[in-house]
Amino acid sequence: MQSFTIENYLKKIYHLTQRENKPVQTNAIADGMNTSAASVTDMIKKLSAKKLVNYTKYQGVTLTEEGNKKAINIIRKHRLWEVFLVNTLHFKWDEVHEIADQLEHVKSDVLIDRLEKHLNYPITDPHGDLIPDKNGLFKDVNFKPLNLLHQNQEATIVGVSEHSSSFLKRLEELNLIIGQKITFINVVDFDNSIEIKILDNQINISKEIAKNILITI
Amino acid sequence: MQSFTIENYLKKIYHLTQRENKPVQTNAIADGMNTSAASVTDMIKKLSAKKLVNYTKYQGVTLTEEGNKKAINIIRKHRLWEVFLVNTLHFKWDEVHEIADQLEHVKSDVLIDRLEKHLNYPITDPHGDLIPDKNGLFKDVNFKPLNLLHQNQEATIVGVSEHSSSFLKRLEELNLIIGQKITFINVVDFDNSIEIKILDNQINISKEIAKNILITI
DNA sequence: ATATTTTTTTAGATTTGTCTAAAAAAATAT
DNA sequence: ATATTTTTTTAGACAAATCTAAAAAAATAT
Ligand SMILES: [Mn+2]
Ligand SMILES: [Mn+2]
Ligand SMILES: [Mn+2]
Ligand SMILES: [Mn+2]
Repeated sequence: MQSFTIENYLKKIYHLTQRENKPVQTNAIADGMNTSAASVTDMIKKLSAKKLVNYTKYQGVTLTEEGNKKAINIIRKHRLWEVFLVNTLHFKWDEVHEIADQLEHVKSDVLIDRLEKHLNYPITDPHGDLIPDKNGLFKDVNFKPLNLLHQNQEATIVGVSEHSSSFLKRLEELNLIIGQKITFINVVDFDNSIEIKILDNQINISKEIAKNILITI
Repeated sequence: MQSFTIENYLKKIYHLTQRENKPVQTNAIADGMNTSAASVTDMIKKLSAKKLVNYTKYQGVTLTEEGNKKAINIIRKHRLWEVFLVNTLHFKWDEVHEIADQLEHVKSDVLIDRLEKHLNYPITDPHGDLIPDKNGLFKDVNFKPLNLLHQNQEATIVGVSEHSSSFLKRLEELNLIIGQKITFINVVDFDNSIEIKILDNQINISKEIAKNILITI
């Protein structure tokens, strides 16, 4: 019963591991899950007993192969549902995350197969995040933050690394949406903001925004 | 947390009330939910405290207006998801119930609105069960069991009152699917089985089957 | 009217996931 | 090297949903 609590822990540990490649600390999980460190310790012990994480007291956790596989599968489901919500039900990209957080826990492999087929085997979700295949494999791509471009380099927006609704809405206002072509002009010394050309206009965006936009050249 | 336990109780009480129009007994719920009578008594008290059921000890329960509304909303969601699974993802009608039992608990009114629109405002689910509208109102229809037809009456299959996979699969084998036109021939005295004409063939079906097929004239 | 059977409720436990407060360990600063 | 701060764990409790066994009430049979 209630197996989606475990699923949410695995997902959180997975994402925290991606960011920094070392054992995830109890407090980091607690923060990310809006719960207490004590609760996390309790849960870690359960996950460890189920062989879903490697755990030694005071040393943080890493996912076992089994735990990793489970986490990736949930992420796969989450992202496919997001594609469904945007492509089939016409939600906007800033409206789908919370609903997908519920849908990702529905258990039925054949459902996900059919959904994937219906969506025509998408490679990325509405935010440009890669959708792992049935075996948990991610396609190899070359996405990097917009702020790492050089003068006069052209690039195409392919994703975002921040998913808050306010950020996504702001991007839409600026036409900084997936598929959009942009040209890097220069960095403004004073505040590190960035000038870019988009749809024949030159605009200025903060470094904060720039580094959360992923592009490919 | 875990509000779908409550939702499942409400749904079960709703369905049991439909069958016999009187307070639902503890044991009936326990049977239907595969749980113990003691657990049901516990839960009934909680539902009663939340004013979702009317309860007096030893007298069974009925849904309050609030409880009824909630139950109907879950049924609405269940049936819309079943339509989605059959129409959009091409599942067969005997494959969708268990998945819909999970999907029905996803919380998002706008999701259901969009789903309903995507499905083109269906009136019935894949089993011919009516889909209540947003206000919980059911369309008024005139469905009755096939076994109540008279000699030579023509009718169209519009639903089923039994949802087991084995029953649905059997119906499909016999071409007894929704939309199919049939003609009632006669009842066989010996075993109360029924002769019908379907697609220019005459076939015999048991009374058990006949009474679980809903038709309209 | 009494006895028997069936149904329902209570009593007391258990499991899951959570909490706060206190103790222990590890990391950091002086 | 010691003291201070931060992080993590333990101890003990709680709410939700479940269980079994026993008691109580209601229904049924004689
Ligand atoms: Mn998301
Ligand atoms: Mn996403
Ligand atoms: Mn169903
Ligand atoms: Mn149905």
